[in-house]
Order: sequence, then C-alpha cells, then structure tokens
Amino acid sequence: MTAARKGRIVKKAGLQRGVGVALWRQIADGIRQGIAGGLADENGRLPPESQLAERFGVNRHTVRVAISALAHEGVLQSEQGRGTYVRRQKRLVYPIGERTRFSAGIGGQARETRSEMTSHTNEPASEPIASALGLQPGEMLIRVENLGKADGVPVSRSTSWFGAGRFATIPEAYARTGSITEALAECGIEDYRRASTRVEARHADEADTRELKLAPGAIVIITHALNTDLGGAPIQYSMTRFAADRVELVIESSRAVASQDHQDGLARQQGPA
Amino acid sequence: MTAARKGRIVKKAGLQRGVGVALWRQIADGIRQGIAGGLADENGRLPPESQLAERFGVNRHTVRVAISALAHEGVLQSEQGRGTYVRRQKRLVYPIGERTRFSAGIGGQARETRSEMTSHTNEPASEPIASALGLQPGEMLIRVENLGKADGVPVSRSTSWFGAGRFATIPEAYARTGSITEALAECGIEDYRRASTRVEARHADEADTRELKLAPGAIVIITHALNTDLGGAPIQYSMTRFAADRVELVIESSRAVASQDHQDGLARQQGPA
DNA sequence: TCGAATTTGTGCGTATGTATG
DNA sequence: GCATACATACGCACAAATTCG
Repeated sequence: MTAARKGRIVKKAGLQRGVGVALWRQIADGIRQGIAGGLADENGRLPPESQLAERFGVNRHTVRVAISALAHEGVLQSEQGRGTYVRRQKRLVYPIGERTRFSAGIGGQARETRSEMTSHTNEPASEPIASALGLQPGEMLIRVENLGKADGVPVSRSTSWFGAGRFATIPEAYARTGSITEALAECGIEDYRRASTRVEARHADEADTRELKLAPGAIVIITHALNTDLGGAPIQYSMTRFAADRVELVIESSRAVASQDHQDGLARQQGPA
Repeated sequence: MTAARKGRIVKKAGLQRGVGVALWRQIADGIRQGIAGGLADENGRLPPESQLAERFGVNRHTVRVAISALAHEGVLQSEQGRGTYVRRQKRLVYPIGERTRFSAGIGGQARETRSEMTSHTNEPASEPIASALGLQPGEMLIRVENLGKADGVPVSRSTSWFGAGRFATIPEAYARTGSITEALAECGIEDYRRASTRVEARHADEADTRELKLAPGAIVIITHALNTDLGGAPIQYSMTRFAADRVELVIESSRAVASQDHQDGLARQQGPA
C-alpha cells in the first residue's frame, strides 16, 4: 500500500491530498485556470486571499504559497493593502501551415523576435530521423540547436537535422544570416514546404526548464516537423519544444476561405479577457 | 521568502525538492518519459529498482513508490523476482486536416472506437464563439458534450456549438446515429471542412481528471476548431480536450506529396520502441 | 487628518507527509 | 519497522499598506 493508493481526503474543487502534488501547487493551477474563466474582476483584481482560501477549502497560508509561486512565474502581482492583480500577457500565436517559418510566424506580435543558434554538431542519423529524411540509419547529419525568443523571453527550443552532404554549410550560413530560410537558400533551396507536423505535449524536462526559463512542472508543446523542397524531397527534420503557457499553435487551412470574422473570433480568444 | 523561492537542492535528472511535487511523482514522470526514450530493454523490462534509484539519485524506497503509482496507472507491471515490465500502449494518432472527423481519425488504430454524447443543452452564444460562428453574442446555440473512447479508454472530451436555428435536430440525430457527420447530413450538410484549428496545452482540470480518468497533474491538449460548409459558412465550433499521454495530433498537408517513407518514419516514432 | 475596514505580509507553534538510511 | 530531517498545511495573532467616509 503506497501513498498513491491511500484513502484520499477530497477537498473542494477537486483538490486531493496525499497524491504527490502539494495542495499549493494544485491551487496555483486552479487559480491559473480560474483567471481564464473570469476569476479576476474587470480590473484584473483577484478575490482576496481569505476568500480564495475559503473557496478552495484550505488555509490562507496555502493560498499565499500558490499566489507566491504564480507571482514568481509572472502571472500575478500582489500589492500590500491593495490586492493581487493579474499581469496580463498575451499568448503568442504560432501559425503552422505549408509555409511555416519561425520569424514570419510570430513577427508583428512582439516588439522583437529573435531566433538564435545555441550549438551545432554532426552526428549519425538515428532510426526515426533517418527514416523521415529518407536516409539510412547511421548516415551523417548536421544537428542545429536553436532558441527562439520574443521580446527577450524564450518561447521555443528547437533541434533541426539536415543531411550532412548537401547542407554542410548550414551552421555557418545560419550563424551569419540568422535565418534558416536564407541559409537554405545558400544551399540552393529557393523555397520549401512543411510536409507534416506531429504535435504532442508533456511536462518540461530539466533542459526545457533551464533553457526556456520555465517553472518546474510546466508544460511544453512539442512539434515534430518535416520540411521538403518543392519536389517533395526531405530537407529538414525538426523537433520544437514550445513553452505551453506562452504560445498556442494555429493550424491554417491552405485553401482558407474563412471570412475575416472567424479569424477575428479566434484571435480575440487568446489571453485573459 | 516563501517555500517556492527557497534555495533548491538539485538532484540528478532535474529532480527538485521543495517545489510542491513529491520526488516519487517526479520520478514517475521521469520513468514515463524514459520509456519513450528506450529506458526499457527489447522485452519491455525496466532496469532494476536499485539502478533506477542510482540513476535518479534517490533511495530505492522512493523509486518503489513511483513504480507502484505507475503500476496502479497501468503503465508498468512488477513481478517479484523477475523485474518490472512496461505494458505497451501505443499513442493514438489523431489526424487534423481539412477533412478531420473523430471516428475516421482514430479508426483502425484501436479495436473499438466510440464517440458518445454525454449531454446537450441550449445556451446563448458567448463572445468568442459567436464571433467564430459569425453570429451575434446572445443568439441561441446548441451545445453538445461528447466523450471519445478507444477500446473503452477515454481519450478525448469535446464540446461543440451549433447555431440553434438551422441545427435544432442535431442532438436527436446525433444520439440516434452516433455520428456528427450523419447528424449534419440530416440537416442538409452533405460535406464540411475544418477551416481552422488552434492548439494549446494545459494541466487537466477537475472535470478532465474525472471524465478522462487522468492522474492529477496530467496534461490535456486542447484544440479549438471551426468547421464550415463547402461555401465557407460556419457550421460548428468545437473545443476538444485530449489526454496528452494517450494521443498525439498529426497535421496533414492537404497537397501531401510526401513519399510513403516519410509517413512510415513518423508513424514508426509513436509509442515506445 | 483621523479612524475603521479591508487586504497583504509576517511570525510561531503544531501536526502530518515525504524521503533517507 | 524505526529514527531523523525537511516539506507541507493549519490555526492564530498581529503588523503594514491601502482605501474610503
């Protein structure tokens, strides 16, 4: 009989004790979701700690620890005597379509977007990547590590693989131009397409937490993408980890007939209120 | 200075004390991720507890609690004297494209897939949904709640909205036929398209945990989708919450030129080994 | 300027949960 | 199973800042 199987004392709002997740962390999640659902008033002010404590059925201390964690994350801001306020921060919309590019994707939504190469190496192809790129396992690949930022805040962490033969100069060209698209152009790829994208989500691992400056327990959305040239030949395989609380993906229909109304509807939904 | 900001003793593999998540739960997550990365051998056997304890830098007791929790979840199975084995369970691939439909999407990957309506009501349109459907806020909508299962395991929870005028008979037709597509056909919609899809991820809330039978702290991938008729007029707005550890989304390029090789590569990647 | 009410910030004692060896 | 150490949660009391009449 382990802790996980012990009888559970269930509190309000689905809080559970003795399941390995501290109450204050469950409450932090509850507040985070509550914000999206209109917990704060029109000025972004949260109910007082005493009310939140009552609502969650816990001591005020416990709520304070949760609020403190959210404040440390940049979600909330407490002011003595005044109250606790939501710091509004819009999520970046990252479009995914046939012509997905990082800088173009989030351009215009932040004052400054940058994508910087953090490292690059050569390595033999592992099975799934070789297969995606149409190569044999063991063939040499160039691996490029990349950190995407918007207004100085890290939002994505990507790893890309290129066939070593044709794209040997990619790291140098990427470092010089700061753009994968331009680096590929120098290798004779005047244009490319996103052939497929796979999306999953998991908890941030240690590297994600460090590089993306995430809180422990945060979520990353992971995309696995294959870019091909216009003839359909694979060029680049990449895996990108997005900070889930800072971005959302929007999948564009290629033959988009949707009127501006729908676009607005979707766009207006992002961010609290 | 609260508990959340106190100095942290960092252990191996990114484990942290005092961050509101018990070590055994962090280790359980670590093992879950490790399984995808080849932690188990070709027979699905995990390294012995003593080795795992060393790898994570914790006492064997702690690893045992983590394994016990995963066994209780159905991920692992321990056998005295033999070892601990992974119970293989592939992730369902849920394709998203212009012609996305639930049953068609996951059909063939599980012995039995079912999508059942759990409830339905009429309600006035809230701002973002009205806007997406091209209606005025306050106009009446039909809301349909739905639970998607594969082999009896819940994998998705969706909420759909339809304009009340044109689609008044949707709940009845859906209940009778068990298919949104057929229900729409009875309303004169012979075909429809997925115009846009927005993807985000967050921690499961109380309702997700209950309906999808998730562990506390689990992740849900959320899609917001708009379906239109072939003329581009909005028909249905839906929000779907997927259990992130049971599904992954694959975005299909409409003009897919990718050779079978790439498809294989992506397909082969899912699930452990 | 003065309080009174409200709200966040702080201290301390105690009980229980988690992790170690 | 046991002893030890630290993390989490509670209950109570009071201090400090803000708001409002």
